[in-house]
Amino acid sequence: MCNEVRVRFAPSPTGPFHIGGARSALFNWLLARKTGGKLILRIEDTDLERSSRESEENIKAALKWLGMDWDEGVDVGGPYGPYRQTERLELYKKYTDQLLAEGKAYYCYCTDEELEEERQALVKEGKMPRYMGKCRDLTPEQIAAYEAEGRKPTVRFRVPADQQILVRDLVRGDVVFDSNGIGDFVIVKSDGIPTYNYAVVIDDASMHISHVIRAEEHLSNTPRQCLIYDALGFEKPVFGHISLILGKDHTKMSKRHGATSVDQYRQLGYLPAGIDNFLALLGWAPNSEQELFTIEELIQEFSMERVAKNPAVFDIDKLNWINQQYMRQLDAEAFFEIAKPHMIEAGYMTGEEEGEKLAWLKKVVATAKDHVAFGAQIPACVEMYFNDEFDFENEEAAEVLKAETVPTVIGMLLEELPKLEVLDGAAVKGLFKTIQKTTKLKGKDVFMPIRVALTGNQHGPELAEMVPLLGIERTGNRVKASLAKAGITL
RNA sequence: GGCGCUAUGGUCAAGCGGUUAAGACGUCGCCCUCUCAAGGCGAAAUGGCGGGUUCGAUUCCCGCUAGCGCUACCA
Repeated sequence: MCNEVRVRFAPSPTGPFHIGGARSALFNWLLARKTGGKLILRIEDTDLERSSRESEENIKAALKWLGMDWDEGVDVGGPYGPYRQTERLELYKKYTDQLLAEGKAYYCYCTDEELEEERQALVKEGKMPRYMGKCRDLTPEQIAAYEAEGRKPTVRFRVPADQQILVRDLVRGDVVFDSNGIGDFVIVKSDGIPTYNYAVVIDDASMHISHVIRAEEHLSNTPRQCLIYDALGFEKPVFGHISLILGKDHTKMSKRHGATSVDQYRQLGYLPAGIDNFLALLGWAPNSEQELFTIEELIQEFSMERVAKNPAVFDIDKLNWINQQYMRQLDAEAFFEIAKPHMIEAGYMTGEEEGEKLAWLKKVVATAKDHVAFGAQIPACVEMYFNDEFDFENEEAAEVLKAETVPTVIGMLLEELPKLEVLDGAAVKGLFKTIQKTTKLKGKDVFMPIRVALTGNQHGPELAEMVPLLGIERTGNRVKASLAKAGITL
């Protein structure tokens, strides 16, 4: 083949699309785009029990959402299809027959029970539990007997003894394995479906994959695959095993660590650009101090040479920070679209609004823009615009209203507010300044009582931003209600 | 148990024999400010442990330890 870079992403459609899978996909995609090569999307669905079309669709949707596309593979086709393993059974069979004929593989009639027994016995002796080759040299008579019993055989690969297997790995360097540590492994299950370690070789070879970039968990399986490459006379690709993504407790990411699937992050209102940026920085570092990268910049900067060997802990705080940077870059319209599903879920809008009401919602949502890391945080951030009935957050807040000067301040506010010609931030700010000047009070003594009376809280967005959005009437009502609750009379 | 990979601050990490050991997230402090957030400034690591090689090691080698992975008719 030529020197074209051909990489692949080959997920198993067996559940939610994991964030670690997304990172593998991203590295492959970046490498393909960087080099002008091709990315192939292949579906490894040989686990009939757990694979589902729904899961495959979910993976493809997630990849697209993250901004990744593929040049060959399911849906788009290509010269080396089909791209779903269950649709390539004939191809595998052809090679299996060849291996069988050459004596490089053999039928194994052992049952699960027999295998388990053998394993237990070995463990008891303190030996390595592995298949000892019981069916390696069955006579035709024995085979006939098993067949007569109705036993369905698996096909095992005959692992040669005393062989040093070299795996050339882009990120780990050369790794050597001893074939004596590998038992004859199953390449075709009793139902005729090939196993992962077998199908992956035939597929990668027949699809002319030049670089196999995948998660580190596959490194120990690679010598098995190399054996098959050799047995079939295939040329081996270059491997690149990228480290695993760990949870906060340094164990493999699982549900216990919070959201682990791409879809969950999408639903929480994270941005694809944020996820991509974060994932790229997990196990890869640029040759600069830059932290924020557009997808184009990632393509520009990416290189396998700068991929780290050590496993990386998934740090949600960093993801949040990165995503927040992208949230802030959004224009008002895009931000509102992100907010919408969460606002609807919170019951703050229906999605049917139009005209003035919609315009008001947009303004309200816009106030959250610089303050949230992801979409799901938006409702809590604008909660005070929707809840006129509130309690003081604590005793301290209630205490603020007991100050001597409060009636004067609030009184002035209630009197002057309706007189404003235009109700906007500048006007409200001006009014506050006037109150401050006439009462000769410190800013805090003016703002804090108003804030507490208006929201019940001592914290929150800028008052000058809130009042215009609340309007004169609601501002008045809320303030009066709070004073009454605190037992203050004007 | 065997084999393999990995090991720089809480986290992501730069560094590829001689550096004041970058930068970012997070944390803490200060400034700004009605508050929170944002923003600005600043603080905190002697490099898992023990040997070796070298004039000199975080950087190279070995051992130990730890974490993870593989050892499936799961991928």
